[in-house]
Amino acid sequence: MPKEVKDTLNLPQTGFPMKANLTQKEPEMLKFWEENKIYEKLQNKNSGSKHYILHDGPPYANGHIHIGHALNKILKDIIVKFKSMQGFYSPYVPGWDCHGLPIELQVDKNLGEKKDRVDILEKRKLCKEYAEKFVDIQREEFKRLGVMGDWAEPYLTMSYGYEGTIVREFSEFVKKGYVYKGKKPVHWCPSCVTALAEAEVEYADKESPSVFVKFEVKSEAASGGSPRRELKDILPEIAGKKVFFIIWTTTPWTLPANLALAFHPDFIYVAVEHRDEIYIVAEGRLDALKERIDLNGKVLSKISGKDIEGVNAEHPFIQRKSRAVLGEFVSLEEGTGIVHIAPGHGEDDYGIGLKYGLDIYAPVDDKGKFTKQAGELEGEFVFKANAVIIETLKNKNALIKEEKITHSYPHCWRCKKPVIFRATEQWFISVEHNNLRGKCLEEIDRVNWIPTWGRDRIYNMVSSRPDWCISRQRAWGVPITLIRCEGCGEFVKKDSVLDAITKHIEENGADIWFMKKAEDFLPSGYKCEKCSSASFSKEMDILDVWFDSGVSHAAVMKKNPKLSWPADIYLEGSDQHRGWFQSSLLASVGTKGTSPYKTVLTHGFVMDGSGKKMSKSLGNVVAPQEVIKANGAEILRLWVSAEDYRDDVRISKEIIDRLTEAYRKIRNTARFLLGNLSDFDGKDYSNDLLEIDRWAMARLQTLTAKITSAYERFDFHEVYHLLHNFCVVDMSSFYLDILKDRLYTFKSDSKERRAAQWVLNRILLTMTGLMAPVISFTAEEIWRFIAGKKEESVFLSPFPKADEKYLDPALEDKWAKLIAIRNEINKALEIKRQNKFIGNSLEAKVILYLPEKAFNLLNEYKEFLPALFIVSSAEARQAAGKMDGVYESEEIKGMSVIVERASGKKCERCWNWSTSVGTYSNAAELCHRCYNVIK
RNA sequence: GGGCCUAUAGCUCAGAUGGUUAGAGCGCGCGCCUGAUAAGCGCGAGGUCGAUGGUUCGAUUCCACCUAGGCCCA
Repeated sequence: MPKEVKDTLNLPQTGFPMKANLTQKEPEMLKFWEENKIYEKLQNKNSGSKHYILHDGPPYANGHIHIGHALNKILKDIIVKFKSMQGFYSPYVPGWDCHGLPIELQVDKNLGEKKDRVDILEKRKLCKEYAEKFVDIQREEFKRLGVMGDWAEPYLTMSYGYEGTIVREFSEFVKKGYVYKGKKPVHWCPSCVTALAEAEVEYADKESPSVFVKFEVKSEAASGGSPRRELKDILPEIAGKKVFFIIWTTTPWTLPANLALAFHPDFIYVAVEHRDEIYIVAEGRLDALKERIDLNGKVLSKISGKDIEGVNAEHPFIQRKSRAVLGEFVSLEEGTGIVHIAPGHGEDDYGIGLKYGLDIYAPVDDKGKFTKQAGELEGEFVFKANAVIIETLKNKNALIKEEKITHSYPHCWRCKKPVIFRATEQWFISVEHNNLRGKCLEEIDRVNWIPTWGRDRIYNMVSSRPDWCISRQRAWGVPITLIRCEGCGEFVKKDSVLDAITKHIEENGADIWFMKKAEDFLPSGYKCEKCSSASFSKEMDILDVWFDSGVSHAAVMKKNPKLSWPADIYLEGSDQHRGWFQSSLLASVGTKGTSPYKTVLTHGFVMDGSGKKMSKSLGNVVAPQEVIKANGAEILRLWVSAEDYRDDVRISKEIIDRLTEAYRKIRNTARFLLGNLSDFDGKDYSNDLLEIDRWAMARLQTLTAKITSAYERFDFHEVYHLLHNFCVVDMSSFYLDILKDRLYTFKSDSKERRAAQWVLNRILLTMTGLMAPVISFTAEEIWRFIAGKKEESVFLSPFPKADEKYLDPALEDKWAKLIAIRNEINKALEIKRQNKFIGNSLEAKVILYLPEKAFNLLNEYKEFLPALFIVSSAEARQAAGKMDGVYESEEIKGMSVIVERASGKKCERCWNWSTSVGTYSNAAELCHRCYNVIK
C-alpha cells in the first residue's frame, strides 16, 4: 500500500540534472550559441536601440591567457550581456595588440643565429604569423570562457586598415605640430639595442659599485677665464687649502659624461676638514658620512646651497670644468647632498642640463660601449668600464671610498639585463604643445572613474609625465612614416605627402614602407622645398606600440560601423592608468580634443589565496585553463562576480571550493523549481495567491530591483551575494520548504497548488534572467527546460524588471516578524530533537506563549501556523507569566514555546500527524485532508 | 624613495554622520530527515574589525605613524 500512496503525490520531476557536469556541458552550450547565432540575433534585436559601447582594450597577442585575462574578459562580458538583455545595442568587438618587441624577440629567438641576417620583410612576416597564431589561441580561450562577441571579426593592430589609421593619426600629430625629434636620455637596452618605453622597464635588484668621488674646486684666475664666482670669496676660512666637492654615485661609468654637480638650493653645506684637505658636503648628511667615509674633521664654515651656484670644479680625470648647479631633486636620503650630473645619462640630469644649457652629452654607442669621444675608454662596455674608471679615480687620488651595493635598478623587460640611460635621437610627442597636458587634465575631470580614486591616479601621472617618446629602433611595428631630405636634413611635413603615405599604408599595409624607396612615396620629381635637393631617405624607426593601441578609438570605434564614438566604457586592470587609458587619452585629445571614453572602470590584479602575487618561482600560479578543466568556466565566471574587483582579488582552492558549493545551491534551487513545474499548465493563477505567495513575489521583486541596481553600479559581487542568499535564505530554507506540503500533497490541479506553481514559474524565469550575465551556461541550460518560454535563448529574453504590482515592503516587514518567531520555534524544536523527544518537526505540536503584539500577529494566521512552522499542530496563546520547563526565547522577550508530541497518528501520505488518521475504514493510513484529495 | 589603493570570522562579502551583545552566506561542529537524495532541514561554535599612538565622555568607524600586501613610477 505505501507505494500506491506515494504514487498519489505530486513529487518533483525533471530531466534537469543535479550534477552540472560543466566541463562537458559548456562546449555543447558554446556550440549552440555559435550555430544558432545567438550573439548576432541579439545584435539584430537591439540594432535600433540606444548604444552602449564597451570598447575592448587589446591584450598582447603572445602566450596563452592567464587568470588576469579571464577576470578582465568575464567582467566585460557580464556588462555587455546585462546591457544587451536590457535592450541596449551593445556589440562587443574584441581586439589584439599585435606589434611590438616581445613578439619580435620571440621570433629572433626562434631564428637563432640567423636573426641578424634575415631581411626585415621576412622578419615582419614571421612576426605577423606568430601574432596570428596567438590571436587564434587566445580567441579560443576567450570564447571558452563563455564570452560573447564579434569573434569572427576582431580588430588587429596589424591589419592594413588599422595600420593605416595608425599612420593617419600619427600624421595628424605631425600636422598639428606635436611631433619633434630630439636628443634625450631614454632607457636603453644595450643587449636588445633599442630604446625602451617606461612600460618596458622592470626594476630588479642589481649589485653596483658605490663610490665617493672628489671634485676639486679650483680658482678660475689660473685658467684665465671670465670672472666667476669663487668659493674662496664666499668662504674665506678655506683660503689656501685644497677644497673638494664630494659626490656619491653607483654608476661610475657616467662620470666621463659628467658636466655638472647639483646642490639643493635650500640645503646647508658644510666645509669640513679632512686631514689637510677640505670636503664640502650637505650638513644633513654629515652624521651619516662620519661613519661612511670617516669624515670627522672640524666644520670650518657653512654655506647655503644656492650660494654655491656657478662655482666651478675640476673633473677628476678629464680636462673639463664641472659646474655647480641647483636642483630640487637633490635629497638627503643617501649620498652627500651633492649629485653628479651627466645630462646624457639621467632624467633629472637631462632636465637640469636643459635648464643650464649644458650639452646632452653621452659618449656611449647603441651597444653600450664608449665612443671615440671617451678617449681611452673607447670600445669598453659601460658596466665593465666601472672598474677601469674606479682605477683611474684611485690613481688620480679622487676616490674616497669604494663599496658594493645591491639596489633596485632598471632592467629590460625582455632580456632581463640591466639597462642604461643614454641620450639618443628620438621622436617625441610634446605634451606641452597646444597645451595637450592641460587639455588631458581637463578631460580627466569629465570622465567617470570607477573606483573614484582612478581620477587622482591618472591625474597625477599625466601632470608629471614627460613628453611621449614614440620611436623604437626595431622591425616589428608601424614605421614612423616621415621622409627626410638628404640635402638639408629637414623632414617633409606637407599635408599632401603625409596623406599620400597614409593611403599607401591603408591599401598595402605597413610593409610597403620597407619595400619601396623614399622617392616612391613622393610626387614624381619632388624637390625639397627648403634646399631643392631631390635626394630623400625614409625614417626607419618604428612607433611605440602604445601609440598603436592608443589610437584604437579611431581605428575601431570610428571605423567599425557597428560602433560609435566616444565609448561608454573602457574596462581594464589598474595598470592601464599609465598604459592604455593614458595613451588613448593623449591620442584622442591630441587629434580630436576630447576623451575617447565616458567611464573608465578598473579592476585589481589576481593574487593567490594569501594575497600574494602569483609567480612561477613561488609556484602559486592558478591557470584559468586548469580551473576550467577541473570545475568549468562557469565557476570562474561565478568567481569573477563574487570577488570585489576594485581591490586585488584572490583565488585559491578553498575559494573555488566555496564557490562550487554556492553554485550547486543555485543550481539545485533552479532544479527544484523545474521539478515542481513539470505539470504546470501555464495559466494565470495570480488571483489565487496565498499571503505567503505574495510575500515570495514581493521578495522576488525586491531581489530583482537590488540585482538590477547592482549590475548598473557594476557591483557584481552584490549580484552574487543577493542571488545566493535569495536561494538559500528566502527560497530553500523557507518558502520552498514550506511549499513542499502544498506542492506534493494537494490535488495536482487545485487552485492552491497551481497558485504556488504560478509563483515558482515567475521565480524561475526571473532568477534565470538575473543570473544570465554571470552564470551564462547554467542560465541557458535552465532556459531550455523552462516550458512555454518564447525566446530560443535566455539572452534574447528581456532582462527581468521588478513588477511594482508585487512590491510590498509592509508585507515583507510583517513576514520578517513571522520569520523571527519561526526561528525561535526552531530553537525550541531543536532542543527536543537533541533530547530524542522528536525527530522530524512534523512529530511535534507547538504551543506558543507570546507578548500581545506578537500574539495578535499570529492570530491572523491561525490556520496557517502548522504549515508555516512545518509542525503538525501549532497554537498561539497570550503570554501568561513565567512557566517552568519551557523554552524561553532570548530574542523575543516574553515569548516561550512548549513542544509536545503531536496527537493522533502519522498520515502515511502527507506525514503530518493527525487524529483523523485511522478514521477511514477504506484508507486507515490517511488523514482527513489526504483522504479528500484521493477519494 | 614618490603617487594611488587595500587590510572586518577559515572563505567571499555587509556594516556603522563615531554610541547598547559587529552582521550574512558558505565552510566547520552536533543533530534531524530520507518524497530536491553525490540533495533538503535545524541548532551551535568562530571576530581584542592589521599594529601603535592621538582626538573624543566614547573609535573597529576620524587623524597620524607603523606593518603587511598590491598597481604604477623612480
